[in-house]
Amino acid sequence: MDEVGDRCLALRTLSAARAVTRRYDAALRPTGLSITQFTLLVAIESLKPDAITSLAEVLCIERTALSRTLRPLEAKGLVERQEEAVGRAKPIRVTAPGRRALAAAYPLWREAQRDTEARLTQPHAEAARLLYTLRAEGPKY
Amino acid sequence: MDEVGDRCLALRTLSAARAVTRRYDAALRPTGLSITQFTLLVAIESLKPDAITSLAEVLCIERTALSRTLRPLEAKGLVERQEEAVGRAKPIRVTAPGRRALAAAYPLWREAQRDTEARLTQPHAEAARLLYTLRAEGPKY
DNA sequence: ACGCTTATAGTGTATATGCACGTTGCTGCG
DNA sequence: CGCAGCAACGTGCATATACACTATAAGCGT
Repeated sequence: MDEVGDRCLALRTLSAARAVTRRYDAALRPTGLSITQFTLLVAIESLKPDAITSLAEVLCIERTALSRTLRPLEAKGLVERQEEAVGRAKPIRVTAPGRRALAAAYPLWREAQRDTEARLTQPHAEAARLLYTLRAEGPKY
Repeated sequence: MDEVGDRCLALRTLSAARAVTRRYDAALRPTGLSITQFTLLVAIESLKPDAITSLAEVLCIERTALSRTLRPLEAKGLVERQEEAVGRAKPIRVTAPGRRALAAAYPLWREAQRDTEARLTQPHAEAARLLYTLRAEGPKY
């Protein structure tokens, strides 16, 4: 079964994710944000999602997992859920402190990004394509 | 900061890992093993590690995290730690039931592997190289 | 023999993730 | 109108992951 260690794309992708996450997390440490939280903040600020469901689809994360991942950010007051909405859906927004945290973290993210891109032995576009392909959920993409 | 959503390798790698993991996990569901547990079993059976530390390095996982990830496998009796060893180090071994579980899961893994490879828009070797590069810890690799 | 250093492992605490399941508000159909 | 069904959300439970810290065993130098 050496095949598994050699070729398994889950093993390789997970290992890569662990290593990459650690590097970005280390870079962002001074800000108190994890890379997961940082990218989540960016996504919310950019998409201004009307429902957690749509955000989950974009990030390719299970909806209920996202619900919980948001909690530390809510607790820190960096995002807020808006109850007043159209019935069931609860829009999500980055707060003013959240935007300040983003601005503070951005330069550190750029450093980590530069360092990680520098490791690539192939063009960034190739890497992006591969990761996007792996990310795709089903035949619909 | 659209740059983050477009280029961040942590975001892309994590998203890919989530999607890929879900597919392999779904395929292995009948066996009661997650893909993480399956690949862990394979690695242990193949490496027969004398210490948890060496296994953690190979898998690019934090040692104390690995310690905990092993617990469900120990609880199910699929692996065992050997106390009698050379002092501090505790070798890890797959048990007979563990080997049976591996044999049962292998065909299901192969299906998931085939399906996932079929999604790749570039040669498997290219994908492997990229993921390996991202996985690398530091300059030593 | 005693203590310093190193190697090996585990715990406390927090976040991240997913599935099965339950809840609640709309919406349309009979 | 009333209920069936769907859409959106949360909880319970389990696993996965990391960092800071602690504990203990070996080995070594004096």
